Amino acid sequence: MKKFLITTAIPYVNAKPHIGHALEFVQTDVIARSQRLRHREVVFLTGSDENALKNVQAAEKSGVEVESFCKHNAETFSQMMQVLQVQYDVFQRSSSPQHHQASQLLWEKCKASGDIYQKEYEGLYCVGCETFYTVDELNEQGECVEHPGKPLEKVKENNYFFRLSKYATRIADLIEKKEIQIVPEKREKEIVNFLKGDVQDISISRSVERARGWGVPVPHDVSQIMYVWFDALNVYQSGVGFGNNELQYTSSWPADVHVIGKGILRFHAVYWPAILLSAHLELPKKICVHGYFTVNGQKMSKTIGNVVDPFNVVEKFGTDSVRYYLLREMSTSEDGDFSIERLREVRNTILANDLGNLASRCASLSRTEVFTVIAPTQISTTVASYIDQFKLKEAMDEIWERVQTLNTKITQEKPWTLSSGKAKYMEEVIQEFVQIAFDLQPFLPETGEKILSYFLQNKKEDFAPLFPKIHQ
RNA sequence: GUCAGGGUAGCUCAGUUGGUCAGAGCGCCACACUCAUAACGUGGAGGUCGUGGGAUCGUACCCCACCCCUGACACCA
Repeated sequence: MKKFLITTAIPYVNAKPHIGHALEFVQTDVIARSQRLRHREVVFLTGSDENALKNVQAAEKSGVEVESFCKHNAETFSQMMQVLQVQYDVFQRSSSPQHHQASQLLWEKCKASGDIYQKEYEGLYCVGCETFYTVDELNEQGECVEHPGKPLEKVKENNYFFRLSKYATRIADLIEKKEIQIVPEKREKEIVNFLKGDVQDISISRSVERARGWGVPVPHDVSQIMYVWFDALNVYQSGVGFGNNELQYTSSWPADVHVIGKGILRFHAVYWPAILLSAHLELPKKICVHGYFTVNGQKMSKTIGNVVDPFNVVEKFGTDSVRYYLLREMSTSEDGDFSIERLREVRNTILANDLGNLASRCASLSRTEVFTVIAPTQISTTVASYIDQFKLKEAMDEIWERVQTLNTKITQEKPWTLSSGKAKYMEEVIQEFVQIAFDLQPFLPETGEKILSYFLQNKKEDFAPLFPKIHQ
C-alpha cells in the first residue's frame, strides 16, 4: 500500500522560527498522527528552503558563510519540532546534492515537454534589495520603500520561462472536480478565479550574478540559476527519493496532503500542479490552507518586535498547552490571534479545570476500586472525520464536549456516595475517559499518553496533576 | 480600481434551502457541591443580528444602496 505522504511548507531559514511556523507544524503533525493511529504508514516530510537570495543576504549580515548559516537555522527549525513533539520522518534541505539533482531532473522533464523556453525579461530592479518590483509595489515617488532616494534600474535579462498558460484551464478543471482538493473552500474559489483569468507564463530562472551564484544551476546553461520556487516545491519529491530512489519514490508519491499558509497557495495550487503535469508526474491530492497569526491584535513583525518565540512559550507553558492553543484557540483555516495572557487563561481553565481536574477526580474515585478497562484501538469516527476535513478545532470541540459530559455525569450522579456498585460505575466512566484520551493523542500526545498509561494499568499510584496551574 | 468573503451578546464565533434562529464557549454575577488542581455542576444578566430602503403573511438569513473590515490581483512565502 502506498504510504501516506504529508508535508509542511518548507520555511525560509533566513531567521529563527516563530509561532506561525509552530502552527503549521503542529497542524500537520495532528493529521500525520491520526493516520498512524489508523495504522497507515506515514511519511511526514518537512525541510528548509535554502536557495533564496534572502538567505545569502541574511548570512552576509551576520557575517557567516551561507552554507553554515542555513545549516544552523535549519537545525533550529528541527529542534523546534522536537520541542513541540512534531514527529517528522524526513527533513529535506533544498541545498542538499540529491535535491539539486532531483530538481535538474524535473527541469529536464518539463523541457522535454516543450514547456521551457527563453525570453527577454525587463523589470525594475532595486540594487539595494536585489529584487525586482512591480510599479504598484513602489512608493509615490516610484522608489523602493526600503531604499527611498535610490532610483530603480530598468534591467533587461534573458530568462527561462515556463508555459504556465498552457495548463491553466486543465488545472482549474482538476480543482473543480476535486482531484486536487483545496481546503477550505473559499481558497478553492480564489484559485479557480485566478485560473479562469489571464494566466501568464512565469519566469523560472535568474542570472547567476543576480542569484549570487546560490541555488540550483540550470542544466546546460552556466549563466542561469533556477528561480527558488521552481526547486523549492520539488523538495516534496526530492525528499522521498525522486531522481535517486525509484522504489522509495513510487511508494510515497503523490503527496496526500500539503499543509501550507495562505500566502503561498498559488505556488502550490497552480505552479506546482502545472510543473508536475508538464513532467508527467502525479499530482498532490489535497492542499490544506491555514491562516496567519497576529500577536495581541497586531501583525507579527520584527520591526514591532512582537515576534513570538515558540521555544520560550513551550518552556513556560509546556508542549501540550501550546499545542492546544494552536489547535483550538483559533479556527484551523482562518487567521487567529496569539496572546500569552490568553494562553495562560486557557491553560488554567480549559486544560487544568476541565481536563486535568477530570483526570484527578477519576483517579481518586477509582484508585480503591478493582475493575478492568479495555484499551481503545480506534480513534472515534467523528474525530477522524473532522481531522480529514482539516477542521481540527471542531475535532477538539467534539472531544471537549465529551470531557464536559463526563464531568457533569460524575457531579450529578455522585459516585463517591455509592455504597455498592462503585467499581462497576467507575469502570464505565474510566472506559469512556480512556477513549477520550485515545482520541486526544494526535492533538496532545503527551497528555493522551499519560492518561492512557495511568488508567490502563492495574497498580494505582498517586496521580500527578496533568496541568498544574500557572500563575504569573 | 477589479474580484471574493465578512460585519450576530464585553471577547471569539455557530446560525443548513426565509417561519421556536436570537445561540455556544470564554469572561461576569448568583446558587449549589466537596470525589477533584478553591476545580466540577446549576441558574442569570448581556444583542433593535453594520446602516438605510425594498420585496414577503413572515427574514441575520432574499433584493438595492451605502459605510467599515479582510483576502486575492501575476513572477512577491
